[in-house]
Parts: sequence; structure tokens; C-alpha cells
Amino acid sequence: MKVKEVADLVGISVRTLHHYDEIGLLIPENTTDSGYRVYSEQNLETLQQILFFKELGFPLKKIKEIIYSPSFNRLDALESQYKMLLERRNRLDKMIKTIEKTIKHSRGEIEMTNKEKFEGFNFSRNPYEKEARERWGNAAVNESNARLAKLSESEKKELAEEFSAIYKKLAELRHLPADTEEAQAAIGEWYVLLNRMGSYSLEAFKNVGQMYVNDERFTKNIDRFGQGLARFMCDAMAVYADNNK
Amino acid sequence: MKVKEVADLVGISVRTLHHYDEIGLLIPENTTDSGYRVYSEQNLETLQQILFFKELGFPLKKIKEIIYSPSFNRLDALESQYKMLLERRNRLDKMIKTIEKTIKHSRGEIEMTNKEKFEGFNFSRNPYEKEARERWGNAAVNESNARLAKLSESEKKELAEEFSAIYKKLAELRHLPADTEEAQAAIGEWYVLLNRMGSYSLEAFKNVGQMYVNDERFTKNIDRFGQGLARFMCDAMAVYADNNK
DNA sequence: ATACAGTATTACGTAACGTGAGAGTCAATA
DNA sequence: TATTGACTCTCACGTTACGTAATACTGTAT
Repeated sequence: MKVKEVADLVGISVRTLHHYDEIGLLIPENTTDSGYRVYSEQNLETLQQILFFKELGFPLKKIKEIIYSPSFNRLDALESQYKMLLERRNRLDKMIKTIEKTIKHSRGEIEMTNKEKFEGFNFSRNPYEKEARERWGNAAVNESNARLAKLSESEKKELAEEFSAIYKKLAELRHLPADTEEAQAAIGEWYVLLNRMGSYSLEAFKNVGQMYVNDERFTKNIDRFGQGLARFMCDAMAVYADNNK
Repeated sequence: MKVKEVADLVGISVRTLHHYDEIGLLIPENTTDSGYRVYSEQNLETLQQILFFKELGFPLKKIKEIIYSPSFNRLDALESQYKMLLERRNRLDKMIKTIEKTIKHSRGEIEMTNKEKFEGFNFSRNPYEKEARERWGNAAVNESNARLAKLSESEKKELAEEFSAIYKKLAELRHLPADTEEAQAAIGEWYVLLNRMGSYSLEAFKNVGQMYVNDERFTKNIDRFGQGLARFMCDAMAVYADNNK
């Protein structure tokens, strides 16, 4: 299928398809000798998934990260998207209730507080950011765990020692501000080590840092090396990610 | 109410409020001596209306036109917005049905055509553009009619003669292409005359031209001066609007 | 006086295309 | 074969609606 056929079938513009190709979000499986894009069945399925995310307010960059993450599972994603779409409908239902009331209010039939007038209103950029982070923010972590499971005992031991060494180093530095050169050098090593295990984008790295303080299991585990280490690492990882964008 | 209070109540950013003030979409009723914006109850009601339109995908520029048109009626608008929100929910319902089916398809439980995979998908920029044009595209026409009703008989007669004169002139030119200098000069006079009656933005002018061919009553009335005059005027008005943007 | 939260303006940057231009491709038709 | 009209490509500027950051002022509680 070429661009017009896809665009008409799907309800988007040709320009959108071009754009998605440019940014690597949806790359046609083939091109003709003349350079025409040819989309496959698989491309259409990916496009459907992209558009569900788009409907939910996800930025394209984030959609790309999610879909092309090694641990992406289509059925899992569909099920999560389904839940989020139901939530979206609930929110719309609330807005509809609000406008019904507003019409009555406008006719002088009922009274309404200011709060009621905006019930169901949510114009944040990506209302599902939190859910998404919880659902897909762990992708790199999951990948790491998968790789870890495949290592031999001696390899695991060696890796554990590397982990310990960096934890200890970071523990010694934890009283410094998170944005110092020393702290950042050490956290850079942490970034490299993590990326030997999984594919951590800078954003994912930052999210993982957040997980260290939000998830008690991580906090507990990390703070064994020094009280407050999890907090320190979280901060340093955020600075690292922001400084290296 | 100041910006933070409004932003928190409504679920938008302070920056959005600034922006709306800048573009003249929502101008706070008062400002403090220090220059702080102070929003009134009336401002909140307008904001609510703005946000319903925003939810429906209307561009801010269009929202501004609608809301500040002299013939804008709040209750009428709420009722139309209500209908459009219901339509939006229907569309979302369709998308939810589609994802339900897609999940089953993914599990191998059912088959699905490509068309079915995109049932309910509509990513056009403003899905309600047509409804809006029909509903509010007539604003200037309504205003004209209101003014006309207030004229004395002699004023009406004089105006009718002016109208006839221009119709006749245009009828003579109707065999020319719509974009010729002569045609455009005459249609310019038509624009001026209409704007003595109501507030026709260029876009509204273009919409009205479209109405001449879409609405049989107009077509019939205008074509009395010459077969095909409505079509010709519609085309010329579109060219005029586009060339004078 | 200080600190902190809130507020203003200015202004550049971002995301996601829309739009237009100019040129090539393809298939039907004369 | 030439023509026509629909389709396609790339390039690139423009648009929309803010997000973000900087700098400075304001207001209130301690």
C-alpha cells in the first residue's frame, strides 16, 4: 500500500506518514525503484498502535521509545491502551455531565460552584504520563533482568562486584551536591554499567533514578551502602540526564 | 481570582492563561496595581466555553471568532457543544470497540480487515469543522439580517437597489474567470457592501460564498440575475478572501 | 529584614505537522 | 508516441500553542 491508500484508510494525512518515516517512527517496509513508500501489513499494525498512543496524548518521541524498546509486547500494550482509553472515556463522560449541568445552570434551573463548572477538565499534555511511566518506564530494567538471568554464576559474581564497587564509590561521594564533577563522573560510570545490561535512554536513566526513591525495595537495597544513597543517586542521575541531552 | 488559583481550579497552566490574554482570547476583567491579572466570574464562564471548544479540537483563532462574534449566544453554543461532545464520545466508543477486537485478533480469536482495524480513527485537525461552519458560519449573516430588520422602509428600498446594482454588475461579469481584475473589483464592492451590514471576516466572507451554492434558496435567489451567478460569486469570493489574507 | 511563594514580562525553543513549490512517476487515453 | 491527470517525492518555510528559563517585582509570614 502506498501513501494515499494508507492515509485514506486510516484517517491521517500523507504528510503525517512522511513525517513518521523521517523520524523513524514508522518506516515503510519497502520502497519502489522510483522511491515510493510501500507499507506492509506489519506497518499497518504498528501504525494502529501508534495512533492509539496518539489518541491518548503521548508525544511521538515517547511512542517511538515504547514501541521500539526490546521488551515491547504488543498484546500487553494493547491491553494497557485499552484501559487508558476506557479512562479517557470516563473523563469525557464527566465533561459531558458538566456541560449538561452548565446548560441547566444557564437556564437558571440549578446552581453550580466554580469547581463543578470544571469537573472532568484535564488539559495536561499527556494525562497518562504516570501510568505510562509505571507501565513502560521499567522496560530497560526488565531487559537488564532478562540479561542477568542468562549470565553464568561466575559472570554474575563478577558483575555483582562491579556493581558493589560503584555503589561504594557513590556512597563516598553522596555528601557532595549531585551536580559536582566527581559525582557526575561516578554516575556516568553507573550509566555505562547499566547500559551494558540494557538499553537505557537518558530519559529512562532518569526514570530509573526516580524509581530508586519511589520504590522502597530499591531504596532499602541501595541505602545499605550508605544512608541516603538512593536519594543522592536519583538526584545525580537526573542531573546527568539533563546535562547530556 | 489570580492566575494560580484559576490554573489549579481549571486544570490548565499559568502560561496558558498568559497566552490567552496575549492573544485576546481571555482578557482578565481587572488587574491589580502591581499588574497582577484578576479573573472574574464572567471570565471563568468564558474560559469554560473556550475549553469545551478546545476539547473539541477548535483552533484558538476560530474559538475567538466564534465567542466574540456579535451574534454569539451562550446557551445556543452550549447546546451545540453538547451535541458535539456526544459525537466525540461516540467516536471514542468506536475506537474502544476497535481495540477490543484488536486484542481478540492479537490472540488469534477472530479475523479483522484492515478497514476494521481503523474503525473510529479520525485525526483530522478539527473534526467538527463542518458542523461549526454550518452552525457559526452564519454569524455575520444573522447580524446582517438583524440590522436589516431595523431599517426603515425607505432605507430598505435604497439598500435593495444597491444590492440589485451589484448583482447586475456581477451577472455581466460572470462569464469571466473568477480571478480576473474586473471580477475581483466587483466582488470587492460586494465585500464592502456586506460589511456595512455585518462583520464579515475574510473567512466568513468565503464561507458565505460557499453557502450561495450549498443552500438552494440562495442559489435560486441569486441566479435570478443570471444563470450560474451564485457559482461565479462563490468562486470569486473565495479568490478574494485568499488574495487578501 | 528575610524567606518563600506568587506574579509579571520577555523571548527562545519545541512538537507536529500544514502548505507550497518544483520535479518525477504511472496509467489511461487520444 | 504524446498528453493528461492523479499520485509521489524532497525540500523547506510557516503555523499553532504553548513549555521553559531568566530576571525582576510583589505579598505575606516569621
